Amino acid sequence: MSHFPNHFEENYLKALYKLQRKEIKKVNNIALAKYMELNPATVLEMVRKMADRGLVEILPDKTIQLTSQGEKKALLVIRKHRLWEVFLVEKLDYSWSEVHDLAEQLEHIQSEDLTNRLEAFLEFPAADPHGDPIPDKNGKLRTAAAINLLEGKTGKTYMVKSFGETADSFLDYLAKLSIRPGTLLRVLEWNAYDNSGSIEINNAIIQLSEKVAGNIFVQLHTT
Amino acid sequence: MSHFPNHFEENYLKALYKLQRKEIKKVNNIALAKYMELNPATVLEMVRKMADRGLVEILPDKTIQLTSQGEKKALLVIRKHRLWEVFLVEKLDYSWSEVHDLAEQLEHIQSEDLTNRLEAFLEFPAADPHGDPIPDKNGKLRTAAAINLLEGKTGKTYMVKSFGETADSFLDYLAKLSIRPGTLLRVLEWNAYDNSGSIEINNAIIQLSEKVAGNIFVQLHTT
DNA sequence: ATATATAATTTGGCTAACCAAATTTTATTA
DNA sequence: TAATAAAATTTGGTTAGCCAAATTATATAT
Ligand SMILES: [Mn+2]
Ligand SMILES: [Mn+2]
Ligand SMILES: [Mn+2]
Ligand SMILES: [Mn+2]
Repeated sequence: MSHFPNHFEENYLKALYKLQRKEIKKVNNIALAKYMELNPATVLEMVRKMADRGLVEILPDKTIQLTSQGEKKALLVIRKHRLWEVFLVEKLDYSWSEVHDLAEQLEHIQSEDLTNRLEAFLEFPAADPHGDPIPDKNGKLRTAAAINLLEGKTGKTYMVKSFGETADSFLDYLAKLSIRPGTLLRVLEWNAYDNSGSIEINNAIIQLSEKVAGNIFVQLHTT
Repeated sequence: MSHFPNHFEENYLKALYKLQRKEIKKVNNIALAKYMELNPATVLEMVRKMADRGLVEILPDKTIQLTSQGEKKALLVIRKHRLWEVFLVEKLDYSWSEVHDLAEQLEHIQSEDLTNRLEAFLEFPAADPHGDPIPDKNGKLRTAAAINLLEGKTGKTYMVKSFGETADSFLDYLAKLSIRPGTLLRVLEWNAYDNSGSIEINNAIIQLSEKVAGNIFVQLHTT
């Protein structure tokens, strides 16, 4: 009987969740192994165990996918991680750049009740010190309210959520720029003269007028 | 490379420290194994490793003894354990009877700095919720001030430390009752009528007058 | 001093999480 | 399509912490 089954499992779950969220590519065994800095044989073995436990599904094309149960568990680990980070910064005066490794230890403490009390003690923070949202006790990540792209901060990446205008001419223009819900936009600069923005999209740089940017609603995107 | 070397080692250290403190008997392999609910072969193996690491000494008569280094480490684990217990009770509103098992997990978090910040955050508590003193950052256990036996609480066990009277008649009387420094006394009841106490000593029950009890100084004894 | 109980130690084995080095698929690309 | 690259899988092996069952050594009691 192993002593720390959860510790390992939780790290695999988190890794899988992180990789999956990038949705750039399907997550395969090699990618997971690389990300976790482990040997592919090791990872394959563990992934199979987790499949038996119903946490993961191995699709016909060998893609590794979290089941809804697995995803929930992953989010509950992330919840713990982020709550502890808040604790470290808010209560123990750590700076936000120091807390990740400590949270990596604390996230494995096993007690739902403790986690919930910690959350209450911290007065239900919405996000961790890095701005990442904290899943609720059911593992639900309530999506942050979308903001106007004009409010986007220089250097940050945002995901397009919706638009504030339905005119065909507007939508056609967006289509021409390949902007649609889900598109990632990085704010490079706001130009003071006309409030237009320099935006990076798919490695290209485009200019958006104030009027256009003001009708694009986005959310902060964290890698 | 094992992932949790400290976790195991710390539990052995703590067990050894606890057993050693009873000082009833020398700690041998069997006793340690029984206390930890492990097989003697397992314990012997580990104890030898810890001897190599300089944490433990195996005396010629096979007694297992913490080295000063080992004792310090044990006390630092106990420090973490008790600080986390204070945190759980003071900040997360747990009752003192619920916190031990959680602290058993939290005591293994590795970060001296975190421990020290936690201590500061809790405003340097002298004792944990069960009244046990908290070692300082050097693993030094400052002995709690002795209290008058009259202040002893019903049900608690105290160790005799010193006396407030040197008259021969007093000391002779104590001798007759087998009370000397180191003796354990359990307060069963304080009798309101004459402030005398019913005290358990070596499985016998004796009565101590207010005058006698008032000249016995004790300290809380924790098993 | 001998029998007997207790403690210490050895031996052989288990499991979980890991790795390196094949080998076998499965994709890509020419 | 044949050659090649990449991914998946298998095989054999390691280590730490654990156990059961022998064996050997040391006490204890008669
Ligand atoms: Mn983090
Ligand atoms: Mn972790
Ligand atoms: Mn405790
Ligand atoms: Mn412990």
